[in-house]
Amino acid sequence: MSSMIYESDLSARGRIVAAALGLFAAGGFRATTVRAIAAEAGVSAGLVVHHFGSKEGLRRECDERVLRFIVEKGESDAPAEVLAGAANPFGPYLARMLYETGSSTDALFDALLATARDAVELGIKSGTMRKSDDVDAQAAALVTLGVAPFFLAHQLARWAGGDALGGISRIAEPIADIYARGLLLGQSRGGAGQ
Amino acid sequence: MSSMIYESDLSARGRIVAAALGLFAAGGFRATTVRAIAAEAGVSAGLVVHHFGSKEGLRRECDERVLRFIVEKGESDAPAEVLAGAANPFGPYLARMLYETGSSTDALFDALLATARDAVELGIKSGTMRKSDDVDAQAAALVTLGVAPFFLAHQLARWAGGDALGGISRIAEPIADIYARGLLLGQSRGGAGQ
DNA sequence: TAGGATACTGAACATGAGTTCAATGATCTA
DNA sequence: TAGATCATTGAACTCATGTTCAGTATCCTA
Repeated sequence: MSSMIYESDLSARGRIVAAALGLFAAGGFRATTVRAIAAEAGVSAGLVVHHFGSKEGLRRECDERVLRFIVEKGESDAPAEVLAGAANPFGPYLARMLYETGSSTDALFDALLATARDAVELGIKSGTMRKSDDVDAQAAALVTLGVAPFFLAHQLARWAGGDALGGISRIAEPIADIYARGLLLGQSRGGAGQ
Repeated sequence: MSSMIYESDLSARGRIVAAALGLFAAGGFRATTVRAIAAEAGVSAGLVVHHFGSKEGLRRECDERVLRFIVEKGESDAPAEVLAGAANPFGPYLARMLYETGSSTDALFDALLATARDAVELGIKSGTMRKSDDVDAQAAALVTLGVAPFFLAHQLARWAGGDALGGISRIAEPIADIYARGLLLGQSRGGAGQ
């Protein structure tokens, strides 16, 4: 639908990847048919499998493309920037793909985790982030909460009156507030579990 | 797989619902086949459609069952208890079903939202929760963050060394900490967006 | 007990979707 | 330019899966 992420036009192979990236993000891997991808890219279904071996192969290519984006960005930018930059264009894709398990997606999650861990360590060291007993767990929590809105994109869109981006941006403020100041008041430290 | 949620044994109809509840929670709606449900319940595939009309009908039944659980519990217990009680046995199911859009699932999300809103209002009134400009958005954020760990159950399980519950419980602590005290330090109020 | 409704099965049917394949067109190379 | 490699298509194949259906057993009711 309309403009696709990455590459402006390019070869048929490039168009297929772009179409897959968009359709996977919109509807998930399983729900997206090879024929739909082919149609979106303006090619035949046979060509898709010719280039990528199988639908799963195409998924691997897409995953690697997103992974490379994160890794390369991680070599130059600050971890927090990387996470924000990955969530921005690839948020829906990441949510869909991390949900529907697939071997190639594991690397994606690990990359996000590593980046988040860097961000947490840097944040603690520089004093902008609260110190934690379990840095790994904190990083995992960060990733989990970070992609959460994209999981519920459909429901949030309905809640916000049909606008997909509107729902996510509307809950962004209270979420940011929770990050900044917490949600619960009172001195009780225990009992908040579960 | 072993003991199922709700109803101990019961009729074939009850076993089908129990099996569906479990398999939908484990693998999602689309990925779960009618034959798998039938096998789990020890009946034929034909019986499933005989009782529920279609796979979609069975889903509706499951959704309504979970919805009823939440609503009924909401009439007696405190909202916060309801949310915790719903997340406990039905967390994986809710995550899967809210993700894969279906008309009957909309009611589920709305019920969660309403309950969360009650919880927020009560929390603010009783002084245990920070006041918010947009109570609805805060409720939506609460639901979103609440089910988030279940979306990533698979990845978190891998991260925690294969144990599904282990992963979720391990990030529960940093998440609870974020709720209690926030994550970010410093006086800057802006710039945390995105 | 007779009869109908309901529960239930196993096989068959229809369809959607991933994949294969032979054939054609395009492009590059010696 | 001739041959070869690659890109591309459209139809056909295969398989999984939701659904239908005719038939059988079980149970309730009058």
